[in-house]
Amino acid sequence: MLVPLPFPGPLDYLAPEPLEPGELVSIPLGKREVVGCVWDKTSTVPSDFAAPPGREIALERLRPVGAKLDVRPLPHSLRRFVDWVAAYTLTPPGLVLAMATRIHLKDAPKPTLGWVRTEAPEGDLRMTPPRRSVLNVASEIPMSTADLSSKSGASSAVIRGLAAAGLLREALIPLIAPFATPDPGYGAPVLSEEQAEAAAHLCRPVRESRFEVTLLEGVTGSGKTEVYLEAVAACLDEGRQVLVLLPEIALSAQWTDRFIRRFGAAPAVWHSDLGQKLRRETWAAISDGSARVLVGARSALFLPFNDLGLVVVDEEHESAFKQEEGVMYHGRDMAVVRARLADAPAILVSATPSLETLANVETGRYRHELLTSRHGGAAMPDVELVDMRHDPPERGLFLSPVLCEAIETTLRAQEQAMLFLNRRGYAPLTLCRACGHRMQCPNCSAWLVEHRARGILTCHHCGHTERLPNSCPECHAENSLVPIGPGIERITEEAKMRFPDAKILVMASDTLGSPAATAEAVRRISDGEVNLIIGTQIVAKGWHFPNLTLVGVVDADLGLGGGDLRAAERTVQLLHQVAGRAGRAERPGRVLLQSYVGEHPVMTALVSNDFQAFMDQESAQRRPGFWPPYGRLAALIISAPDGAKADALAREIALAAPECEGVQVLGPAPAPLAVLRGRHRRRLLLRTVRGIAVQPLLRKWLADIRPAGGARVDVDIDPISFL
DNA sequence: AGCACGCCGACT
DNA sequence: GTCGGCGTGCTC
Repeated sequence: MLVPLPFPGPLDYLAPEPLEPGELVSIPLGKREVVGCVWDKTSTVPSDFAAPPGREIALERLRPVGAKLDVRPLPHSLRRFVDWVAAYTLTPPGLVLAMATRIHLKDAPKPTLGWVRTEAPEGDLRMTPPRRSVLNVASEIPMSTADLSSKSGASSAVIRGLAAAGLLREALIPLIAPFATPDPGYGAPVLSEEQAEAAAHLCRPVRESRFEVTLLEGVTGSGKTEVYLEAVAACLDEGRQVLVLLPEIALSAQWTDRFIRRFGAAPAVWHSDLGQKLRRETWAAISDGSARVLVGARSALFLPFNDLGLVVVDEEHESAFKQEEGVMYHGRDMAVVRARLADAPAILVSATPSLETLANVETGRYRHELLTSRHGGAAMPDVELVDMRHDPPERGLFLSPVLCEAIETTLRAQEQAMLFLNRRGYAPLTLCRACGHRMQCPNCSAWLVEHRARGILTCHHCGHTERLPNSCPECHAENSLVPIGPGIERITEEAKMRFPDAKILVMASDTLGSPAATAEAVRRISDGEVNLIIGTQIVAKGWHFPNLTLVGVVDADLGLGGGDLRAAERTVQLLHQVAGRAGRAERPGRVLLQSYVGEHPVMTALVSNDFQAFMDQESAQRRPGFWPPYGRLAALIISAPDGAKADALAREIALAAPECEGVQVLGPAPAPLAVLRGRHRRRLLLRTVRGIAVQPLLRKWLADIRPAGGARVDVDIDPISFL
């Protein structure tokens, strides 16, 4: 019996009656009741994960299971997936199971009885006005007595009478608002020859229920979505379910619109801030198969699909697919595993695929479909560099004369312009001019970011917030604190000054709280209510803004610092994605990159629109040192309430480090955010050549390590963020 | 994750 | 003398 708690493996219970694997039951644990899932007898949990032999509980001490929950058993493919993720990420399987059962299964409402209209003829029954009224209201959808009587104005006696006459029949009122069935024949698009060919290749493994991974690569605007929706259509046609993963929930509204246009019905949606009721309904509808297509965030991988026939990962290169807390898994990679365990094909979609995926294409593990032309004949935008060394903005400002002029021209032509800066707030650093003191977070090794609109300084890592002081907390000089560097608030201020007539819209994750607010902002842009958009990361997503012809990247160098393995790759992907917002309709797009390092390969790749060369170079840099994807990485994050404890534990772990061919341990070193939320962090990196299983190595390494005094070790397999 | 057990500081 | 802090350990 697996319980959603961090035990090393399943627990044993007495079952008064036989239970099937996957069944969910209420079970006693200590003083409380928890949900348990009947786990397979031949558990796929690796043997070094299960309890050692001889520690089994004596039969007479076993406690009996409680009542079965009124839900379907977790399907076999999900159970195997839970085991797989647990073993891969070195997480106790119960915590992985928790992601599949976290919905409040226990207090699920009981279905109640209602009335439906039967096929029976009215016969010689006296059709009084109240009776007629009830029959008019009743339908094949069950309604409760109270509902029926209030809608018809007749009393419950009338309903009882009609039931006795056989004209109404009792039926369970479904708890689930039924999910509409998408129609694969509705709104089928006309595909170009290139698109049609790619679609045909994507449909084949769907028809054959065969696991196969395909990278669907295509320039922004090449109609990738239309193409993979054909595979979705094929899967619907086969009567199986589809899972589509998006990196961010903000995208789900636009995706849903697109889906409705193609299939005439909405998909089920899954993300972390779904209301509890809808959450439960969606879970049940996936479980019983009535929801056929679900679009969601990575946590949707743990839904109990009973007949999964296709998995799609859109924007597969996005680092947002990586879960960085709790169970640390990469949504894209686990999606491939989920598909394999369900014998379903997977499609990874991107305009700028990750080096990981490209490497898999190169070795032949993944197939490759390439769309080379922009849909409807739109041209790729023209990307130009603004060399900030030769063409700097005025002192204290951040928009160069070239960029300002381009914005002027664009606005005058009644077109839309966008300024992109991947940094929230007013300024990333606040400094005392008198003594040089920097405003720092008390809990993290990070600067406090000024948010001028709210008059505060805040830490983007832990949420610590304080009022912006009038005097320096260090030297008490009055009005000496100055903002250093730009955030989008500051760019907005500058834009308002430069372009007083522009209708400005700011898009940032903290100003757009909900997907609905995001959808509204997108609508205002599409409808031309604004003409200058200023935004962070969020504007880079796959939006379609037909009248947007100019994109200005305020600081193209921003992502390059920090010593992150993937800094350059990520910057190229992000900036290419942003650039792709320009010129998606008939008017050509123009992109200006403000940079101080114009000769950097990232800038060269963006200007020449040659990503193959960039990726080749990136690959050549990583291959010799066995950096991913040509080797494997695991990070050990050691954290403790104080630095000394963290150092001591890090040293202890380093001393026990495995020594063998093809394995290298780097560190310990202070983790890049050496203090985070008041915890002092050190990091060790394990790097191995391909073909070495890092999990057994790590389990053995850490088996005898007993962190004490509030210290802990977190393992991050395939780390992607180096923060 | 809860929840109890347990071993050291400030209260009636 | 006790109340209670949360560090450590157990739950089939």
